[in-house]
Amino acid sequence: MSPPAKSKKTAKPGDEPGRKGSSRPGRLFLIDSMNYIFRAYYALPRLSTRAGLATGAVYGFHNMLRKLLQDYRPEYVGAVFDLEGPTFRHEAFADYKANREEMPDELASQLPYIRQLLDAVRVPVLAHPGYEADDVIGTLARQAAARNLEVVIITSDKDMLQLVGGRVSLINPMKDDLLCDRDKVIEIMGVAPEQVPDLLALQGDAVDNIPGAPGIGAKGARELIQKYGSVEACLEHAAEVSRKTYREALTNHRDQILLSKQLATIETAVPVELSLDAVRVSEPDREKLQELYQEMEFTTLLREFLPSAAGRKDYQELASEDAVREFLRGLPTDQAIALAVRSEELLASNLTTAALSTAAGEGRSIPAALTHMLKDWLEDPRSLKAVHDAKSAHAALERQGIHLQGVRHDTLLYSYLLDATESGHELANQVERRFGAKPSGEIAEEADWVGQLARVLEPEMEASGLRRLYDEIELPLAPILAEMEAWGVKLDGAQLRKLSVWVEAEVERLTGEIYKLTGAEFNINSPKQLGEVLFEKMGLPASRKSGKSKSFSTAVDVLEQLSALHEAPRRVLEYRQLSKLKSTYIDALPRLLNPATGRLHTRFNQAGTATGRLSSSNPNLQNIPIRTELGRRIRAAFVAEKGYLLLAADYSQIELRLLAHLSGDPLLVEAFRQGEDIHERTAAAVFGVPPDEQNEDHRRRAKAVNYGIVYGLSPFGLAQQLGISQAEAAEFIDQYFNRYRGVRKFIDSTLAEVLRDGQVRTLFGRLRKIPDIGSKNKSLRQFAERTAINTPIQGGAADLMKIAMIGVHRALREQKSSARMLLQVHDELVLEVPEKQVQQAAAVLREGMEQVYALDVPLVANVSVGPNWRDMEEL
DNA sequence: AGCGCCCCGTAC
DNA sequence: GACGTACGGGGCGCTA
Repeated sequence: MSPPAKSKKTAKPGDEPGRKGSSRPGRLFLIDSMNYIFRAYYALPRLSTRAGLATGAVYGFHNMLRKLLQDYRPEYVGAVFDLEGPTFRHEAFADYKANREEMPDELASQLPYIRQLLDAVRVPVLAHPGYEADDVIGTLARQAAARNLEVVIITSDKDMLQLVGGRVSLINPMKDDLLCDRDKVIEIMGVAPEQVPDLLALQGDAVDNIPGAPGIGAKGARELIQKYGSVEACLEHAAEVSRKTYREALTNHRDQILLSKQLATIETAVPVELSLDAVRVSEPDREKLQELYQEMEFTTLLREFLPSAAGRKDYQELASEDAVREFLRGLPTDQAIALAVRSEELLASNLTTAALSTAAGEGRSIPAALTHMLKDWLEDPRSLKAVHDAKSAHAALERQGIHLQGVRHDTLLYSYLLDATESGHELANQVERRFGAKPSGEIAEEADWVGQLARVLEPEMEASGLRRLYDEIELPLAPILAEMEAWGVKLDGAQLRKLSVWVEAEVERLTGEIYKLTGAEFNINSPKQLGEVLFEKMGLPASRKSGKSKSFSTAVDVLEQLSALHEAPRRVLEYRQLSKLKSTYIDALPRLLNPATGRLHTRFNQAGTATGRLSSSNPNLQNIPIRTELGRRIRAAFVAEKGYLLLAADYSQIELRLLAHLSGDPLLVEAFRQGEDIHERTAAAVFGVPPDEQNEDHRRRAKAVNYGIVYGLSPFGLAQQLGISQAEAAEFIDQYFNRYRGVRKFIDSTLAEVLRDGQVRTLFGRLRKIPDIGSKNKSLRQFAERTAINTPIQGGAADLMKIAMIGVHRALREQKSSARMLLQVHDELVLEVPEKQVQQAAAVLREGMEQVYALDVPLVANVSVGPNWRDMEEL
């Protein structure tokens, strides 16, 4: 089902390091040393010896170097430095780097020790007078690439992205630690590597004091370079640039921009010669290393030199096929084995490392090249496993063509089910909380912790009555979510890019109008500035202040009120709508496209919400617009693959149906059983108007009341929502409870239960702690009451949907359907189906959702089909 | 520069 | 303060 596993033929860490010359040229890592040292110095907490000697930067540099060497096992490494004194850039521009602060003494004093460290680990220092580290790196990278070496530059400096491409890639050790190739540069910067100097020439760089073009920031620079390709082309076409500030910046600062480009361009013809012998990785000088550790008082590191302390922890790598085979033979079959899986992109191939633990304090890691030996065991449903995050484990192994089975414990889901309101279910957090330890990041240790956590959490989960929820809903859902993420959804990026141009023009137009109407030029995106202009400068009436009375509210409802008094607020609302949709969707979504597949891969978080819903991020595909025309145009960019159609089904009023079921309210139940329009029914009940005499407004208000109940409404809230007085709202609510007596009883009994237990449960036993229910703080208590009412309903609906997903997925597989599930949006499922299988899949979907569980009222799913997510026709 | 917070707006 | 659940963008102040 998932994309084909990539070839594993690429060189992997640990491949016979001593080989000479011929077959594979190997990899050269070039470290931008001062860049890293500065970052480490600021990012790490102050560390010092007892005598007060600062050591933080040395420690940081040491760990980075060690991790790099361990993770990637490069054949060649060099640490590149700047030398004292002016460079050719200073000759071109006297102010070059004039902004740069003096190096703090605490950092300067550490440099000799970093040299000492490099000497001890036998990594050579590379530098050349009159040139900066960037230039030396650029030059050596070019030379190495010409000799067929893979080059990896270690830096967080954006300038260096210009060197990426071909055999040259880059790692930012402070950030994701992931390899950055040409595509990634385009993703991050919005321009190709070779255009990076052009980008910086416009945008400038405060750190290096590259002046850039005044008035053009990161965003403007990106747009201009994307449009014209280079600085020179921008200058040539300066006159036709629409935005005034940009146009003027380009025409008035021509020389400065050209100089900036010169400064931002890395020199790749420094007179240095790469010597492979000099940079070849070799074993560290342990004596010198120990000496340094002692001087720096790195006690944990020093311990590695001592004979292993009492053997409390036993982590080892199974480095040979024989070792793995023997270990697998000896695996116990009467217990779940803890498993940690890690997957990373390395030089365009995918490496999956695994580790197993059978007992506390023990762990065996299996290098990526041998992971395939675990296939049979991993795919055996009788071999039970404990993992942390089954979804990720499935995803990682699927990439290697391994279909994980037999997962018994998932410590992420255990933790989530035990307390959904708590954040930080990640392994490290749990280990910290439960065992007061800090995982080092070693994979064998991770497997160990997973095992230990599973042993602690499983009984707790059992005791809390969560077993069935876990077994029948959460655990089976995990691999389905992994699959949905892997498939992704196709997005027509070109369509959005076109839309962007149009919206951009509209935003520009509105900006001008607002400036004119308000008589001020300001940042409309800043609520603070907007508030000042509307309420202080123009003197419009401010209705309320938001937050802690720090600034005026400029929220929709406020601006709507003001629209009656002045034209400007209306324009601001239009501006808001457009720029919101532009920045959040139109411009953001195409950036997240996988260039290889043209598809968007969201991440479904299964352990994120307080109620049991899923959430979606990177991008969030659960809040794609639908209400406005422009919003629907965005939706139309979500398309089906050629030969396929999108098939969607959404539950009709699932939360209100669940409310009917839970409360047993006869009126509500009967209404749903008769298939009546529930909002009409409520309008009749609350306003006393029979259905055939109701207008749209009756229905709208009734709908607000119906949903308000689900949210634990108050007179204030309803009044706010409907723009009526609190007295009227209170009257509606009274009427509602007067007619729907069962609902009142349900709310009362739920609150009583919460008060007694300090928690609520959904229909399927999902639990949410409500600690504030007994609070003396009124607003805290009221909030607790509202969540107590809402959670069984919202959470119950989430449970139903999850069960339906599992059922639909199973049924599709049993019918050998090629339909695939793409998205879940709380009460909606979206599938992608071959045209010819639509009818069959539609039946499965409808059946699966409607018959998911027998409530006292029917569940109804509306099924529709179409070429994109906007143009869907009901089936 | 990076982070966290706020305000605001999108979805269900 | 004032109806539930999410995620994310831009602004902005803080901090290292």
